[in-house]
Amino acid sequence: MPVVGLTIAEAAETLGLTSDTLRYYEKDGLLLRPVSRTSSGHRRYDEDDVRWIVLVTRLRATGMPIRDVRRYADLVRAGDGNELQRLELLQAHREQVLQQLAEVTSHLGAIDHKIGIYEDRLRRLEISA
Amino acid sequence: MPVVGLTIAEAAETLGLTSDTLRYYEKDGLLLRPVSRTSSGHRRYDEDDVRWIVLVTRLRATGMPIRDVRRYADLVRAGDGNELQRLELLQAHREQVLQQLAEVTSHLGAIDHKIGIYEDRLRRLEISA
DNA sequence: GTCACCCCTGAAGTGCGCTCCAGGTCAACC
DNA sequence: GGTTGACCTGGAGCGCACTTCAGGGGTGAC
Repeated sequence: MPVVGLTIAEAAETLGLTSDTLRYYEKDGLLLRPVSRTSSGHRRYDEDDVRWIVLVTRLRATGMPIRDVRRYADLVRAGDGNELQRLELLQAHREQVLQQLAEVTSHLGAIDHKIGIYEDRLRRLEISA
Repeated sequence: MPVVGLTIAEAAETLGLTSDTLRYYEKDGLLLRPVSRTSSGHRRYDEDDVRWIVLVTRLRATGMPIRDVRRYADLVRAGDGNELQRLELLQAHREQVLQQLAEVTSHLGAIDHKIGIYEDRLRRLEISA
């Protein structure tokens, strides 16, 4: 029996997640298929598993809700023929992310301005001290 | 008795929040002082209140946790003498936001790449159809 | 063979940030 | 003076995304 793939702890380490999160994602339908198991029932993550979960973490890290990641996984799992739906889902997400980036950037500008004011005030206090 | 300031509903409308959220922020110590009241106990938001809450929404919209907003409000409420602490809090937040922006942007790049692949695939299907 | 360690499951718990609810007050309008 | 509607309070409830727990294997090192 060849040793193939990563244990859950190794996969978690590789992906920057916890083992608990990996089990949770699997149970919640975010993976394309159940992760394969050793004879004793322990999970083994192969390259495809890891590649897919990297995508999942990217979607999550850009703010896609779990339920949308699951919808995307459902589409991919369904196989060929729904590429347009997948594309639309990703494009909609992209628009959301861009809007979010613009909003955060603009708010950050205002906060930066406030930081500048404090810096000035403190510089002046320093000089007059 | 002059009519001064906005009702909670008006303030909520102006700020893009709900009345419930405004009450919650006040109860949770995010405001600099209790909002003033009419003789019948209804809140009235003046310009200073609104200005402060705009800042709160900016901090929140850039991902600052409620508890940190409260810490910042505590510092401002304490008055002069802690400008350095306020500055440090804002600067730390700024760094977090920049890091977050960079991370999201990078993940978005990978997602864009995937979108490009689907677009190509669909274009080819269209042509061959 | 026993100890330590990693893994398994289903289910309950947690932290965050609101959001909703019940029951009540008040002012204005018909 | 009755009804409407905006507001009040304390407290419960909710959705999300995990995280922890209880109870139970399997396996390799000594």
